[in-house]
Order: sequence, then C-alpha cells, then structure tokens
Amino acid sequence: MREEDSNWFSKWEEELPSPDELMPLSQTLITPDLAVAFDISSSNAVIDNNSHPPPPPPVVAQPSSADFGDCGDLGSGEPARTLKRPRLVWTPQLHKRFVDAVAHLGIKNAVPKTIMQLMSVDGLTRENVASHLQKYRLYLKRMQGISSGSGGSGGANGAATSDLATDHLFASSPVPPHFLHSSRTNSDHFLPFVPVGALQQHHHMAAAAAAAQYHRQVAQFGSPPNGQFERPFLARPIHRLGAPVSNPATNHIEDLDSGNATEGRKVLTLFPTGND
DNA sequence: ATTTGAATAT
DNA sequence: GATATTCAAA
Repeated sequence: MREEDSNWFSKWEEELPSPDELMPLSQTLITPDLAVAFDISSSNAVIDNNSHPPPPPPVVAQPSSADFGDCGDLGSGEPARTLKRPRLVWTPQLHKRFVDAVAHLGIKNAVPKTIMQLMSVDGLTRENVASHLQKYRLYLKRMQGISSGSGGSGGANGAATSDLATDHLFASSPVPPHFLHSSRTNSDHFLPFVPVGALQQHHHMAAAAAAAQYHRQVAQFGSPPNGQFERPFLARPIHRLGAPVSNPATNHIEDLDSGNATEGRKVLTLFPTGND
C-alpha cells in the first residue's frame, strides 16, 4: 500500500469537474420547485465565459428549469411530488464522468446504482444512468463487432476511436481499451467508495448550492458492505504515478467536439490499466 | 424488497 | 435518435 493506492483518485481528482462545468449541469437538474424555492430563474444563469468566445455553441443547451408549461396539476400546495424532471441531456462532460465511473468500477460492477454513486452528480437518478448504460453497452458491442471484423484500421490511433460518425456523444469520450474485451474478469483494484458529497439524500442543498460547495470534497474511503470481489488477478500495476500533489494548478484537458469528422483526435486515457 | 437489464414508449 | 418508462427476471 503506497501512494499508488490513491493515485487513481488523485488523477481522477485532477479532472474533477470545475464548478463552472458543474454549474450548468446542476441547473439542468434542478426541479422547477427547487428553482422557485431558491428564487432562481433562468435570468441568473451562470454561463461559462472563456477569454476567447469559441464558435461552437455551449454544450449545455438544455431547457431551463422554468421551462415547464405543462404542469397539469397546477395550483396545488406541494407539487414537489409527481413532478417530471426535464429530460436529462448527456453532455460530453457528463458522459465522461459516466465513462470514468464505469472504467473505475469495471464492467462487472458497473451497474446503474454504483455508477450513479460514483458519478456523484446531484440530481442524477439511477434510471438516468440505467438508460444511458444500456445505450452505452450497445455502443461498445457495436464497436467490438467492427474491431474484430477487419482490424486493419490503417491509422494506428488509440483504440476505441472508431470512425463512425454516429454515436457523436460516445465518440467524444475515450473508451477504456479493456471495455472492448468481452471479458468480465475485470480485476481492477479494490473498490473504494466515492466522494459522496451531495447525494439526493437530503433535500436541503440543491444543485446550485451543492455545486458551490463541491469545491473540495475529501472522500472517506470505506469498504462497501459487499465484500464480494473476485480475486484480484492483478492485471498490471498502474504505471502512471501521480506526482506528489503540490500544485495541481488548473488542469484542463477536456476535449469536447461535436462536429469533428476528421482524425487526429488526441484521446486521453485516464486510466492506463490496460495500456499497451 | 430492491435492483438490473431489455423492451418499449415518448 | 435520445431519453424515459415499463416490466420480467435476478
């Protein structure tokens, strides 16, 4: 047991979403009632303003919280119940968190509930993840088929970056290589719990507030009540030691592109647990 | 009883 | 096509 134990966490921490990134996400997931309760409307939308206004539109272009026009049951005192949330839009950032979570959990333990917990995105429901996971699996399966059919892919690119113009979302996120193996013998390291900071357990702080306090979340590593891990086969020790956290500074290596059709994509494998 | 996963619906 | 919802099975 050495620093490597938490190395993945450190690495992960580096790419943790900045408040700016989470802000829009959380806003999306705010329920109308919540929005009203907090006296926040679309007017106070906090949008990320870069020094250089990029041509591509914001990734988070979702309906505002107050976009509800069909609240059939209006006028009741506590409509907090039976209220439909807006459709969740899986932005590349959100999807990346999803992929990261799945990668860390391993295909075996990558079930909706666990993924949801690992993602720790306020407002995200298990069903949201389940639905997305279903589609993601189909994506992986399709990729496997192509990969095994004719491997000659000319370009010696990463691995999972298919040239399919479809699956825009999935293509914007690096897919861990071992995902493509149909091997369920996942043998990642132990499965420490997650930095569960603001789950939807307490309805006190809502999205916006949660995101604000999201700043520094120190997780408490614990063992899940399910001591049911397959024998750690020790695939390979991660050889990407995170430098001693001295001054992480601004770490921003996110690639989000919606309309790219040419190659030359620089994929960043977060977890080289299967790097060749 | 809860959760998953696939089908099905919006 | 993307996400939600339903539903049988684990």
